[in-house]
Amino acid sequence: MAVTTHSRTERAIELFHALSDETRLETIELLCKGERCVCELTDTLDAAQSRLSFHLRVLKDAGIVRDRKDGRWVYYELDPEAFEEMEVLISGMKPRAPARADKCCA
Amino acid sequence: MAVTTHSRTERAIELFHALSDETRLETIELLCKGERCVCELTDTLDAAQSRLSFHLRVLKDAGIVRDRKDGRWVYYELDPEAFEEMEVLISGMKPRAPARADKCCA
DNA sequence: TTGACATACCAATATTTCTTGATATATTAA
DNA sequence: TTAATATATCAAGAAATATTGGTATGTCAA
Repeated sequence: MAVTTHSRTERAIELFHALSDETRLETIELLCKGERCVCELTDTLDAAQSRLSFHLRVLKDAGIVRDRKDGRWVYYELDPEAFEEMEVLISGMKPRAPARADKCCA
Repeated sequence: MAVTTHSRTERAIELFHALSDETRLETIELLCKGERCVCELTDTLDAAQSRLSFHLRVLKDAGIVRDRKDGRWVYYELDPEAFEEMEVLISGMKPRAPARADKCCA
């Protein structure tokens, strides 16, 4: 487990970047319904194995999914914490107070 | 106003991609406090003008900011709707029900 | 054991995104 | 007018990401 130090911005970049790809979003959509093994994801998404493996790693590095090995299968599932993190990040970005107040350059 | 048709996934990609860059996140952070003109953003972020202009366009195309021209200045502000959209998207991605239920490949 | 399967990872290439340095346009001030 | 300022856009190159095909490793079944 690589413990990397992240600023809040770096963390946001990592999370949102992980969400900005079609294969990864589709993967998340499938995992919404519960744990799935790589083979089922590959089938359902009709993605080459190495390609899916690459995307799963991006999701895993971002902490959006976690995996669990069982015999020859590896199961992936969503990590709810990551979604809470994203919610917090987004609330923090929302415009506060009256839009268009506080002009600059005037 | 280019009316492009987007699937929900395409829209998510557009929004999250817009959020996955340092300059753009910093821009959003500044705009949180209210409307700013490009010149102030360029100064504060210490970014080349054309570079910031590029990023503002990504944000604008994604609907995260809107602009308003006033004399020789252009003011940008956050569009709260986009943040609501993101919140909805993220809630929709959250794992439902018991994780680890509903195994496959078993 | 051996063979087949599930998966990760790697190197090469393709693709996308970002940066930089022009240049173009509109607006205002002198 | 003319010059200066604010901003957008474009083309070229640089950097980051994604895809593909191959190989390596572990596990199970025959």
